[in-house]
Amino acid sequence: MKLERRLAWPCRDCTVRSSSFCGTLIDRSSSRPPSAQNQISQVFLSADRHNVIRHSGKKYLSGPFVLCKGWAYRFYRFPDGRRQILSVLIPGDMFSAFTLLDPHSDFSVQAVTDIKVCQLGQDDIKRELAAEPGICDAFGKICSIEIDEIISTSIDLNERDAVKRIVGFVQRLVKRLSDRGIAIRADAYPFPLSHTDIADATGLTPDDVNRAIQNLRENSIIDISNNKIIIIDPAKFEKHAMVPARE
Amino acid sequence: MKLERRLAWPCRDCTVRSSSFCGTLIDRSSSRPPSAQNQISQVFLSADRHNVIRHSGKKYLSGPFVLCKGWAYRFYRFPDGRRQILSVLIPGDMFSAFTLLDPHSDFSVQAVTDIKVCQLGQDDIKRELAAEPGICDAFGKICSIEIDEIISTSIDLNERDAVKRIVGFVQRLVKRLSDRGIAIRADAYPFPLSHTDIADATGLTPDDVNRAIQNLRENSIIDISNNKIIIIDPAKFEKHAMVPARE
DNA sequence: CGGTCAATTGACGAATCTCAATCACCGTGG
DNA sequence: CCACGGTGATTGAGATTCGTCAATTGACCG
Repeated sequence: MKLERRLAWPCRDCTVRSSSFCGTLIDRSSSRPPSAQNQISQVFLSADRHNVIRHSGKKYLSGPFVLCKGWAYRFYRFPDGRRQILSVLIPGDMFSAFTLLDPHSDFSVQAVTDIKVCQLGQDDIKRELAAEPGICDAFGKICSIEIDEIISTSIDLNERDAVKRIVGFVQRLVKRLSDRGIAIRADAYPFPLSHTDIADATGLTPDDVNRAIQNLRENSIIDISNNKIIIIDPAKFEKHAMVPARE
Repeated sequence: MKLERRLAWPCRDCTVRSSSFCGTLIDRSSSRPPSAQNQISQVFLSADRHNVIRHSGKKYLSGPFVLCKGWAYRFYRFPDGRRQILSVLIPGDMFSAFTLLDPHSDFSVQAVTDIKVCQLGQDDIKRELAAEPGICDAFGKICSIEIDEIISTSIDLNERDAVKRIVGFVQRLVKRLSDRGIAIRADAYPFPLSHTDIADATGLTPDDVNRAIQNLRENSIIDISNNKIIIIDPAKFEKHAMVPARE
């Protein structure tokens, strides 16, 4: 992994600055008079697609990171070789917010595309959290999104039907892309994940992911191919969701 | 649900006081000179077994709670009537720690046995978190345990084998019981969950839970019956775990 | 002594996994 | 420029596991 120790590099031109936690962090703390006291230390790194940039159990890259550019995912690997993808990371995502609550949190991270990441100073963030209530609220929000993602994944895995698992997974991902302004058109988004990736996230086999995606394509709901997803029928797509009912 | 608004009631004799977050909270804040400034407001409530004491989507019982006595679980209900149990609550558990980070977090809670719960003042806890670093660390720890539980559940649901799902679920539960000193003997713990409860937590049918439990009993690994669990062969029990490997 | 609920069991069908083979694409090296 | 090798997508057939359904049993309660 290449290391580029530049202090104020790409944030100026960051496309997700306004919609990510790290944007809030940087903009808030720079709204006060700059001093040594409110700098957030940043180290920028880049990695090629398919590289594992963080291995669970190894501490050489600790602390909170932000994905600046490209796609990646957090995952666990099992003794038998299978993986469980915990969350797909898109530009602006922190991995993981919980690192701040629990320094021992443990997972691997692999690049899907070529990526650029930024390591943030853990103590600097904690200082800002204590000093700025607005940042504290923003932190609570990204924690809540992360928990929601895990719980929803849990619920999807419980849901037996392969097609619905994939629809749920894709829906949450598309919503996050949309919230962060990452889109090709109103109904089309980048989608660099392979069938194997989707399989590891949904607990299916790549074979079945393929069959389910074809099913969705034949039924004119969504089309995932050529590194992008097209929402053919938004109404049908929404309806396929498995939402918990109010008790 | 009956309401018993007594201020310093059962905490004096609480059996899990030393091993729970709320014990830490109460003991820490009372180590300072008592004043109106560092009281934690408490409201005690009791409910009968099988009662739903909190409905997702309804706000009449908001804020963080602690389960003082008995068993319960947090869950979602689906439109088709099935439930997903998010976590089993045992005495000393807070539901949920994340309520503090995300006031909109939303779930239902149902009593398994007759229970007693305690509603804590949200603002009081936040005040203590800011004032006492020790409490802040303890809070990070229970958050981390809660996240771990959700992630492990997710991983178990990905695991296709019914027996292993149940072993994973039971293992984590037994570890939490053990950590909190809730045991009948060294190898036996209370276990008031029905097969249906286990099914809703593991994503199986009650039928299959039954078959899996019998399998485990016939293989002399664990025996779940009569509201208790006996670890027949701790070594075999441990080995059945599905632990993520180090990458 | 009915009535309800949970546990149990068996038979059957449906969904998914496994395995194997083929195809399509892409970057590499000759 | 093209053959080659690797990866991912695709497809088919068969095995396995789990869910569904129906019926029985046993425990507990009023």
